[in-house]
Amino acid sequence: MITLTEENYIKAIYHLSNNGEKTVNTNAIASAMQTKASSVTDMIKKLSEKNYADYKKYQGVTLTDDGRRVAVNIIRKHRLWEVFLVEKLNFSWDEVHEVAEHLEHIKSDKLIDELDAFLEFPTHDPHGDPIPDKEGNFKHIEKIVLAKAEVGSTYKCVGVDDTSSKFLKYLDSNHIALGTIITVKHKEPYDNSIKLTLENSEIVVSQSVAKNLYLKKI
Amino acid sequence: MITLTEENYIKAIYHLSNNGEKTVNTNAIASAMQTKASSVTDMIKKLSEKNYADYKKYQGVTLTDDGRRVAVNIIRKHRLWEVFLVEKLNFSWDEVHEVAEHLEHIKSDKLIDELDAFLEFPTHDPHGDPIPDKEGNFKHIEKIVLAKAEVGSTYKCVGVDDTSSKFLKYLDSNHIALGTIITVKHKEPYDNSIKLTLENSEIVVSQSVAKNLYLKKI
DNA sequence: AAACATTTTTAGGTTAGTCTAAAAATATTT
DNA sequence: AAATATTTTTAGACTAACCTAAAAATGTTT
Repeated sequence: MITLTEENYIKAIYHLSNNGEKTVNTNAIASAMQTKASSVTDMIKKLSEKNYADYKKYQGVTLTDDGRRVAVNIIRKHRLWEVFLVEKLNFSWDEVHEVAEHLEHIKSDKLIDELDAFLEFPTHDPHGDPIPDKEGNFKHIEKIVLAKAEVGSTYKCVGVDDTSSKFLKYLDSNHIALGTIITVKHKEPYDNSIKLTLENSEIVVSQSVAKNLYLKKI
Repeated sequence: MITLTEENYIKAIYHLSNNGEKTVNTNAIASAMQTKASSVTDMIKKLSEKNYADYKKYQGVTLTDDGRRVAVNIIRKHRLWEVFLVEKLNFSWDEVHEVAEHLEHIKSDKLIDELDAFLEFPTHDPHGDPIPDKEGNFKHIEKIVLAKAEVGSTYKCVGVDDTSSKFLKYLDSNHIALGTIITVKHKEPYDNSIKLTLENSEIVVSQSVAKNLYLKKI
């Protein structure tokens, strides 16, 4: 049996390791989990014993295949619930995260398979992040960050990096949502701000916005 | 803050006290919660300190208004999730309980209000039990138990007492569901079995079935 | 490479919820 | 009402997840 806390640590390690690629150090986990390094040491020892992680003292931690499987399954559940909340229960994309953090821990294969079907097998969540299928495979789409888009080209908005409520509300107020079509008009070298046109408006966004918005060429 | 375990104890006490009417003794809670009497004593002390329960040593426990409010809210969530599982996710009425036991603890007013609206404000769960509204009011329907129904009268099936998988599957296999119309044909004094006609069949049910099926005269 | 800074681990303690075993209170029988 | 049975509580321990403070290992300067 895996506890709720173990699941949350595994998820944190997965994200911090760039989906299981790099080793993660103790302090990084501590700050992600809002806890102390000593607590993290205790937990990674436990995860290691249970074979969810590989760990050598002072050398950081990586997930095992088992650990990665657990992480991907939680992410699948999290993102499916987010779709449900937005599409069926009128949540906005900045409201879903907290509730999905709890729903993701409900353990029932039937529940999640039926939810997946009910939502018609969505491939991406409300922030544009891919939803792994039952086998853990992600549907990857090639996307570029607005900061690196070409002047003169037209793109579709397909995702965000920063999912904070502040940023998402900023996008809402500027009528940018997933699927919005934008054309890059001008890059200002002075402050790296970018001028772009939307369906029927023209706006200028700062560099920090441009670094957090993902696009796909169309 | 209320913990998951506290919520489960409060719910158990609520049910055992006949919706908050009677005082409940320690052993009854212990067996409902599958734990030991000593653990129950610890917990009811805590619930008492937090003002969810009134407790005098050796005299059993009752819920306070606060405690009852908590219990009714959990029951509301439980039953709404049950409706969701059956109506939207193809669960059968004998499969919903376990998953709903977990979903009922998710804390989000918006979630549950929106779910309620999404389901079009159902008044009863898949077993015929009433769903309290936001203010905690139950929609009561007068129902009688099949064992006490009159020979010759026609009824609609509106609920079950026993919600065990075994009983519900028995009903399924005999084509009895909520809403099914039945007519009582004969009561056999020898073993208290009852002969009844359904839409297009005639069956005999035992006393134990007759004591667990609720009807409404039509 | 020695000195200093940082990171990580260990040691020992806390809390929530559980347990067993024994003691105390209440209930039932004779 | 005394004896016995049952129920409930107390006392003392356990585990998971956390903490602080100190020790140990690793990294970075100079």
